[in-house]
Amino acid sequence: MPGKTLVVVESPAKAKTIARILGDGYEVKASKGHVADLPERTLGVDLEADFAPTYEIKKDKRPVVEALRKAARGAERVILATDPDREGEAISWHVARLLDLDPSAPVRVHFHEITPRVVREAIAHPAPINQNLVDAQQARRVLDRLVGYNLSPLLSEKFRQRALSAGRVQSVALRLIVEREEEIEAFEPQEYWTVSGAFTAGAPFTAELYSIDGQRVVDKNRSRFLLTSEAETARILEAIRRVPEWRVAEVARKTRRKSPPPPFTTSTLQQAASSRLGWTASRTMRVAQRLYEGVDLPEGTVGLITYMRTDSVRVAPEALEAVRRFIPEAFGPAYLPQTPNRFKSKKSGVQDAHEAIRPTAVERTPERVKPHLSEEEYRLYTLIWQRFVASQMSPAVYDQTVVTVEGGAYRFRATGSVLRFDGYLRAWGREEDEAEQLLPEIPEGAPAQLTDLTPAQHFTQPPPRYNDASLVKTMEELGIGRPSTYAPTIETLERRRYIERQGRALRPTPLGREVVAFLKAHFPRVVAYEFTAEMENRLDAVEEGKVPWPKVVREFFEPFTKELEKVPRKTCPLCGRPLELKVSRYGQFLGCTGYPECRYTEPLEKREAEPLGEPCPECGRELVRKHGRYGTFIACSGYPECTYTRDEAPSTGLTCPKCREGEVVVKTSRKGKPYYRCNRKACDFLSFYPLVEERCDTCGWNLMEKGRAKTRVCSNPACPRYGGPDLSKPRPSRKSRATRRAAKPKPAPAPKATWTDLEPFLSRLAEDEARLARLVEGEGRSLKDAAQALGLTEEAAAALYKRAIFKLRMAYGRARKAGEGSVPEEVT
DNA sequence: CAGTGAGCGAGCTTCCGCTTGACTT
Repeated sequence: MPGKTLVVVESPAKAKTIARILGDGYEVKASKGHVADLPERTLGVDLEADFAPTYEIKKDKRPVVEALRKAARGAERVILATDPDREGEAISWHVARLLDLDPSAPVRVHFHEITPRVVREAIAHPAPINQNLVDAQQARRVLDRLVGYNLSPLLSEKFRQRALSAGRVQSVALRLIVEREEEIEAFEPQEYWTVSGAFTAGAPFTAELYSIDGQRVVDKNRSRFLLTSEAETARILEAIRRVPEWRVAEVARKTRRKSPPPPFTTSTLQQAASSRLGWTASRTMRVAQRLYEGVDLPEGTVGLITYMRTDSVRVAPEALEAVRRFIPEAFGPAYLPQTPNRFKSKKSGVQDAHEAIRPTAVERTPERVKPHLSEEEYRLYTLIWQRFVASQMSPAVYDQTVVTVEGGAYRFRATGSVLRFDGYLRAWGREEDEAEQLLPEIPEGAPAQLTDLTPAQHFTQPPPRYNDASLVKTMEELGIGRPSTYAPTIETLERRRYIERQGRALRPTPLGREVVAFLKAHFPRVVAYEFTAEMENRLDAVEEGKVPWPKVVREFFEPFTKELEKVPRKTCPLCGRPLELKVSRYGQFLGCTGYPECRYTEPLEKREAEPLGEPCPECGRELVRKHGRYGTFIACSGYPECTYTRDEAPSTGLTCPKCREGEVVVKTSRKGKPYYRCNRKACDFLSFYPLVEERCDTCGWNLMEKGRAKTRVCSNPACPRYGGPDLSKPRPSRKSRATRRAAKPKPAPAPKATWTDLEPFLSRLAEDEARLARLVEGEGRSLKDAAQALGLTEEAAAALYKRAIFKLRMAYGRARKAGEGSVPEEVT
């Protein structure tokens, strides 16, 4: 089809809409976000060459790029219409590169709204890609990479735990949560008292003690108090009771107007869904995504809301007109303000690529679409619809009355508030804490009688823990994170076990607190609350073309490198060089930076074996408690020479009825259920019901108590009185593949390897390992002696020796298995 | 309704930001 134009946007849903608007002659395709990025596995930034980044096609976007390439080949021209912001500009730039387009040619258009008028207008005026905007994005991307990929492995190393992480956004979010917890812990509740008085002035009413001698009892910020003890309050109560005359000093009436809130952004949507529905940020976004992508209605599949990742409160003129037509019809003319309500985005960092979150058609009321929605879709759509309609309605109007009663130095105050016109609340509803209070008609200047006094004790409350809503709100205020990352960031903190949920509250774990303490001590700039704002200022300079982007990165990176160097590292016990985090196919470990000259390693999550002071029944050496994949167990400290192990399980105190040697112990199954087993490895006695002392009349084995009725049945599967499950057929085990493979060949009892057997494999070892092995095993020198000869501490030599012998045995064992005795050639 | 396990190791799992599906359980 000749003369077609390919238009590239980010979202597939948007692509559909725009395709409908542009009609024939256009093919609209979605990039589905970024298509190229820094490589995941390496830094991808050349520190020697002005931070030159290496980009590659994102793994999951290969098909997307292929489809774009194919479409571009068949098109006469290509228009890049990704979102009109910094990231969108970068996406266009990457797409241009991948499609061999000239970025300085007029290939780029910006759709600020998805309405026919605006889209057609925009597409008629393409411009070159704005390289300054792209460069700002590159600076942002590279900086985040440098921070994240340097700090994360450092944390794993420091805390000896796998897969820890740190970053410009997540670490500051974590810091907020940690510091709030510290505030709560340091909080000392302050006692204060209030006094209410029952008065009559024609009619009865209640008023609160407001001031004494002109001084407020509770100050405006609710942080300073006049009455702080019971004794003091009692004294004041006495004095108040002695006041001879009370008078209604003032009756102030005024009307108070409360304006509607703006329509939703991502952040405020998450906040409202959290407080009104109790949802997490992630759940809210998941449901919103479905509403956006489209729901099956009788008239077809329709996207019910505008895009849900936005920081703007802007509303398209068409939508504004529609809602202004809708409001008087639905609620009456009084609910429509004369002129449309206008809202300003309060933060300066707003990128305004999308509109506010609103229904795509206000006529689709929640009730009308309810039959086609799931319960949670309906609830969220209702929230979005109500908020949008409310945002263009009239203010609510309250009649407020403040009555002041005066006697001597004391003033009491009663406040009445009555909703006179509900305005936008008709759509949005009232907040729960908004209670109405009615006051009777009270004439100003009238005498009043005090009939009763009631003191009340209070304590100031610590600040509340963050929840999804308040954390997202604070992050937005600090400019940390973006609409697309608020929810994923919280999830990351949870996944790393930095925080935990307690109901809706977010609490730091001890690990989270330690990580923050470490980062504050060594990288104060990175975790400073202002860091992102400062970065954004510098990025603005890049966008204005005033500063080259590598300069901005360098300004940050140079001091950062110094901070990195100052962090104390663990040192190698063999050569003294620093250890660092390494990765093998088994996972992460600590290895010497002197590799390959020094081959020292140690496991990352090192768990010391715990001596038990009990001899091994097989070799007499001490038993230790070790940690394995499936929990703790008891093993001989002579491993690998002695392979004795047994389970650490509480004993029932009963001798095994089968072998009459071991004890029956209680073990816990993988599913957490108890079962009973002989503690001797060689014995396979097994019962799934609790054993009792009573013996079976037929065979003499112990009976067991079966089921809730505790029926006593025999535990011997061969006995006619046996009452357990069928154990004759072994169930298919769910072992890992590795274990299964290892279990298959019957392990032939290997003769103990001699030095002659082992010596041929010395070349497999590191030099120092080989020398040590030769000295001890070959020449029969003591470990102490050998350590001295090699200039090692005894401890280091012991570790090295253990490793050396093990390696030799393994190599020998493998060779035996492979060639049955013949020594194979060198394999490395 | 169970059965194990440790050591080793030298590449991979960590950043923020943009956007949707997809191995099967």
